[in-house]
Amino acid sequence: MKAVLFLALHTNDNQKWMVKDIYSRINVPQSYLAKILQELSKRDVISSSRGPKGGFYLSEANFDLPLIKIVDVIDGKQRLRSCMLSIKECDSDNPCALHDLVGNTNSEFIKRLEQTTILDLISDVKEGKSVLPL
Amino acid sequence: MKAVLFLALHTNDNQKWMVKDIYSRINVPQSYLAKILQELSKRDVISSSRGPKGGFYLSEANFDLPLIKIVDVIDGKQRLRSCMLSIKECDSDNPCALHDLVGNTNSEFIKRLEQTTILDLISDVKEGKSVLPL
DNA sequence: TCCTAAATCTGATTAATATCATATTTTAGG
DNA sequence: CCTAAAATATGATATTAATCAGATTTAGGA
Repeated sequence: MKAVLFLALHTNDNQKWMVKDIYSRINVPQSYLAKILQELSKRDVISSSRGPKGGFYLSEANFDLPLIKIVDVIDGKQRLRSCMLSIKECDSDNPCALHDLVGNTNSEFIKRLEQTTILDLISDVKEGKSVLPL
Repeated sequence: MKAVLFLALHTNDNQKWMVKDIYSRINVPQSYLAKILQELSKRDVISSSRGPKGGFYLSEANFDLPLIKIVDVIDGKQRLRSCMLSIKECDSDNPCALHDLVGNTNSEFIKRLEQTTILDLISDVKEGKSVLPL
């Protein structure tokens, strides 16, 4: 998430970012960042190009992706969506003891991740409404 | 959480529960359950007595504990309460890019964990409003 | 008082995740 | 077409969390 937001904030038409120039700026270990970015790239959350002048960046399409996409790619779709007591048959018809307590607030959270795009977030940052890492 | 809810539902004045009689009923590995219950007991979330006729159970006081206590003991207080981007200075005055998106829904979640007691949850179960494990 | 059944304590093992290292592929530029 | 710079792929190591095993303490009952 930090890496994507970093790219969102610093990508421009003629600049791509290499792992070695990002990791220290967002306090993430270099090798771990590399693996994460490669995964995100493979799953089309971010973009990349190889070779000299290459690096990671966000395409127009990437900017419009909802944040949930990042979460789903990194953590898997079930992480946010499965029963907190890991009960298989848990749903609104057959709610576990925690279903309602967790459910409302959790689905609200998911909804926000679905409705908010990367672009939305960095717009806030650029308008000074929020701040980013380091 | 599953174990505590199990105890809440099955504790009565003259019955205590041993690890070996619980673990298979809630689908949790025996050794792991033992360690968890011991930790919960040490931190006064649940009660226990040693020796023959001993076991784990909930005292009156335990029943009135808010769910947040379980989470805090097992996961540590920071787990639910620290910045999602792990930014040290992140707060409402200096919000990170995700602060508002996460914050509202997260503090609502925490509030519910603080306001709901173990007793509340199992009352629902006993009234048939929700179901429990297996 | 002794035996046994239980939790407790401690350290070891296993599994999962994070991190590292390095060889391979791709591509811009000479 | 060659070279160097970048991502990519793959496997190894390190760290953390989950699980196991066994020795120790406590308490009930004969």
